[in-house]
Amino acid sequence: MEAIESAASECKKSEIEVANGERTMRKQGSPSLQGEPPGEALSRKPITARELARMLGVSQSAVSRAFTPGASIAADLRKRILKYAAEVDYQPNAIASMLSKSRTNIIGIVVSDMQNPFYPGLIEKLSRSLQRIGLQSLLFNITKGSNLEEQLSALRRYNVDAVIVISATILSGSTLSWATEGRPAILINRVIEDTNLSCVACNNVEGARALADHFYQQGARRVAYVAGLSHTTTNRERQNGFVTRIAELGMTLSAQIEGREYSYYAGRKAALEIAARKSTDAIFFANDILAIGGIDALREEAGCRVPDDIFVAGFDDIPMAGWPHYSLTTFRQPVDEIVRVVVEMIEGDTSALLRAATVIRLSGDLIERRSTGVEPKAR
Amino acid sequence: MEAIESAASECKKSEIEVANGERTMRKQGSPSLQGEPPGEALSRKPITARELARMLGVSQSAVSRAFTPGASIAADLRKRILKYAAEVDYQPNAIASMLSKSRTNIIGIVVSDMQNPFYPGLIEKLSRSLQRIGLQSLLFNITKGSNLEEQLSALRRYNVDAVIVISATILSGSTLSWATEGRPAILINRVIEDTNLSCVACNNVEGARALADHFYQQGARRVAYVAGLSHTTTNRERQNGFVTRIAELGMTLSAQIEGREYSYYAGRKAALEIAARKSTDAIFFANDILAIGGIDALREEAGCRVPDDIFVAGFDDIPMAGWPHYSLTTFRQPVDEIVRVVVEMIEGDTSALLRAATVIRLSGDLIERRSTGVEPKAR
DNA sequence: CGACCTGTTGCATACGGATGCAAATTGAAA
DNA sequence: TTTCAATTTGCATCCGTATGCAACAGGTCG
Repeated sequence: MEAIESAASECKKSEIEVANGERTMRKQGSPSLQGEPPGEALSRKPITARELARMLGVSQSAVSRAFTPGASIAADLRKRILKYAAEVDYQPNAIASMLSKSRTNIIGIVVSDMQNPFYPGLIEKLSRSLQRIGLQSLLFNITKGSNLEEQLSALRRYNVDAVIVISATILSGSTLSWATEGRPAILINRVIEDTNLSCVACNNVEGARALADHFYQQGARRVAYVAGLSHTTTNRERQNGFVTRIAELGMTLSAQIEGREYSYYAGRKAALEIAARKSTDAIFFANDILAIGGIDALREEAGCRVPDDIFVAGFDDIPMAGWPHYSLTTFRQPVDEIVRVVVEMIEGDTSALLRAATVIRLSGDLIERRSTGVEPKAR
Repeated sequence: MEAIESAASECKKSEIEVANGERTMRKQGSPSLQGEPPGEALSRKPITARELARMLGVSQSAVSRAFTPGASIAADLRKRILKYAAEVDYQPNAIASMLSKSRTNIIGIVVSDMQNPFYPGLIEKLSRSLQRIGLQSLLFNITKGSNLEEQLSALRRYNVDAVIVISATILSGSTLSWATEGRPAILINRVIEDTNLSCVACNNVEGARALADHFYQQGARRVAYVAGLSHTTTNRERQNGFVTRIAELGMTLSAQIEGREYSYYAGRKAALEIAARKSTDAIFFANDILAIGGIDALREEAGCRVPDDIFVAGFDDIPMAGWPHYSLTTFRQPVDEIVRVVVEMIEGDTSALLRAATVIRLSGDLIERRSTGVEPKAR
């Protein structure tokens, strides 16, 4: 439990007040450091395995083995070492361990867009799952436009054990291959042909078809598609799946808006274009953020009622899609499943990932909500 | 430019189809690897400085120096080494470098909540700024509840150069001190007394007061406060600043809702409680997500018009606050400035951070929008 | 009682670069 | 031409842990 700080307490530290670029600085002296529990020297440098070993009169190897599960060491010796290690607060230096084992326990996570709420959620779950099995996440936030190879060069030098790419956009296959050279790599929600990269993705075609079916069942006949980033695989699959299915059902594709980005404002803009033509019963947006922008624009600018005048559906099922105000029908990506599969792939024989690039498709769920005229069961 | 994949292409890879837990697997053989440009052996292990040196007939030290800015080495030798290194695709092994320099160039970023859109934005900017100066971000996504020390033990073993804590909640000062032991640590938007931790925060009191003033100017006299997590410093400061200022202005505090979380639904709930009493002109929510939930609930459940019947303001200025549908008056946190200051602190003499825990307060800006009856200039 | 096997332990070295120090080279000053 | 300083370069060693190998201990079996 965290201590509740007194609400009335004034800030006692001297502060650096900054206002509009001007700043006045004052610093406070360092608070006294309390000594280590076992009266050890309060040097800032952590203790090493050798020192620990010498103190105990054993070899450094023994210490190493004590911390290595399955190593050849007597149970009582191990216990003695671990106990003493805990007392003097010794922990094996991960860096040194990486060097000798040539395994870092670090997974590189390449991201390019944290604005779409779908990604932070995914990253959060992913990094937590990885942590749970002792892997850390090194974040590579790449910026569109500037030199990608330069941005990813660190990815190579840091010897990450594997790379997970969450960026739906950017990054050509060749750049990625270069960056991950010799390392297992997994793309999430992105499929690249002709590389030795594995992919885990939602079955976008299935989802798009399910939404087309749903529109049909709800009575829509003239439907529109609003693209995200046109050339991304996710967009293409959703688009193809949707367009194909509505053709099968004999529905009319009343409009199809090309997209330059997955964003709220792009959704608004597309929705207004479609509404202006007054020939559409239902719009399928390539993802939820677009759809949410679309709903707002339809209701507030186009004067349409959703769902009374027009249906709207998205894709992903981000938290906002469930908000009562939007209550957006969407196709839920199986985030937990995606995370599970990715972690399994990494946990398993990683070298196998290199030998055979695997593509895994996961099924999602159609989530019916008010934006297509369905009264949802719960929030 | 990225190649545009043909929209009609079928997925040619064999796939692992997964539906509802059942899966069928087939793998494809690995694509042929093209050899390295300079005809080097296509072994997966990267070349080392020693090998490179031997090939060039120089010492390993020379190679190391060629890659070390400011090292004592002749310009032409350096050029020759770098040129050849580029040819054989040599890059210094970061792990080995860490071990000998005892500097990792890795910054630990501790987060606990990526749901609030404010944080992903901050993390994104932060990690990009760090990358720009050659620092990588190791993400520690801590989970409420479970053993924090265990979750943060990696933070110690990985010898990160510094720690940035973005979690507004969780984490007692003592746990943090333990985790960052001997390392510079910077808290963002959180002030902890009596530790050697530095803090960079928005001037919450100033912001809350500004919003109180704004309410007053707009004609509100009976105002309410909706707390986020009650015991967090951000909440306390905003609450105190606001309550104090409205007292100074002679306004009435018509309601004050305690909070258990910073979330959309908490905002809805609080708004409904306040609306039920029908005695409030304006509500200040501890952050934007709460406020946005509040607006939705007021409009859709309580039947109030915002801003006609009641004003609403938030804090942070997340992207959604600017959306036309919400057009939320809020106090913008100086994110860029925060990032700049944090990076400067880390870039500068980091050991100074340890000696003197510094607190920096940055000013934000009042953003007036329609939720308090102001017509904003632009989107 | 000796050969043998299993289970422990320590020794020595590897992992890949960084760096203090001394040797070597160059240039300049005397 | 000689001497001294400045600049380069290489050698050796260190960073802290992991691990192959040999040595050794204790116990079993014949």
